Amino acid sequence: MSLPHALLGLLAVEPASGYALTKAFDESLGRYAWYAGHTSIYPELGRLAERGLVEVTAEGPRGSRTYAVTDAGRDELRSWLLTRPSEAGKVRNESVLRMFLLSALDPADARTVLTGIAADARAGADELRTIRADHPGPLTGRNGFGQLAAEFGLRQYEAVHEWATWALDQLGAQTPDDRTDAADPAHTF
Amino acid sequence: MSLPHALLGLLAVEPASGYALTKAFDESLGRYAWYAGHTSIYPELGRLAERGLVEVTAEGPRGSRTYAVTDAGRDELRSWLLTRPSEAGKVRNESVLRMFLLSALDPADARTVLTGIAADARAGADELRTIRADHPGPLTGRNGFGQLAAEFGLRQYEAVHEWATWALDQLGAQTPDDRTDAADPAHTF
DNA sequence: TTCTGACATGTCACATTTGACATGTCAGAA
DNA sequence: TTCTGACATGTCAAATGTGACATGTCAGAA
Repeated sequence: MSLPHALLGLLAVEPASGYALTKAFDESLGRYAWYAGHTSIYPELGRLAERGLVEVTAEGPRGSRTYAVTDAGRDELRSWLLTRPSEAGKVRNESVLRMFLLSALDPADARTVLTGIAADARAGADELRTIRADHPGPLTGRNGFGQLAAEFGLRQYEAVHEWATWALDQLGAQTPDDRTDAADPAHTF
Repeated sequence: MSLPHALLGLLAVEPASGYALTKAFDESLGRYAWYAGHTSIYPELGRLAERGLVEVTAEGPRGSRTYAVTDAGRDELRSWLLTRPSEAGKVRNESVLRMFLLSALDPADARTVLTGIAADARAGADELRTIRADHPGPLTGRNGFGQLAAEFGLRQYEAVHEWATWALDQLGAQTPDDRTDAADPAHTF
């Protein structure tokens, strides 16, 4: 279970409320790495506080509580990150599952789905390129997650696009949607 | 919950026993898309059989039962795959989580971990290139998952390697060994 | 002033997953 | 023959996660 370490990691960068953490999961972290809803986050913060890994450092308006990681929490996070796990962690990713299950469809259906995947990947990559251009910043600290996520996500989308293109090629198909804007430099992979 | 569809997808390609499905999850599917252990798979096969989406078509030695997808199951799978979900599915990937949490470490530690990630990614890519060279095959049918997984995984590893290289570059040219300024890790940000 | 939407935290029943435990078969090697 | 390891399936308690429901604050717009 990685949720406590995800929370520790976010709080190690900057103290935050449960609400702010929930937004971080929705935006950067949860999109590529580890999703969690507020109904898991709030109870887990309580458990981390009981274990002395985080503490409430401030209370604000609307009952908000700001949590910060303690020294013990920082030690726990650091040792978790520096210990390389022997086995690869379990993966759950519905999008990727859908991609793999294509081999169970007949080629016509597979082509339809692959075309959609390629288009989505291109759109996702374009979006992240825009975000990257608008938000430069340092790799560590409060911008770190966003930067790492954007750069990782961009390469991820590009890889998916290349993969989908390869798969379509294997199926002996053209990708009509995908070729219409091929001349636009902003859309060139 | 995607497990039933994952099973349907595997069985749509080729009838298999619970044991064989478990191995498929351990090998191709579970490495990149969706992990499940035998303790989820066997009960889920029972539920799918109750719903008439799969059926037992043969019984073999050691009590093994071969399941095959029914017409109803094939319909269910096809409509699931052809319906594009409005929201991106929830992602759980401990490896990626570890990458993102790097921004909570001081640069020296981050560099150590990133170097390991880059090395792992390179090794993974090399391994898959070897596998690909040794096992050519068609995209659909019983080899489909393996082919899709290998090609996807290869691009994934390459993307991770590029990303880790980019991140190391962002952290500066300094190597961990070169580092002489002993800043307190807890107060780096 | 009233309303809307973001802020902010929580509980609880239900579903799902995990890890430990359990059982037994069969082929091939020592 | 005995032993080992892969084959093959299962249960069950405990841990976790999900979605629905619940409550209330505060700022700014209409």
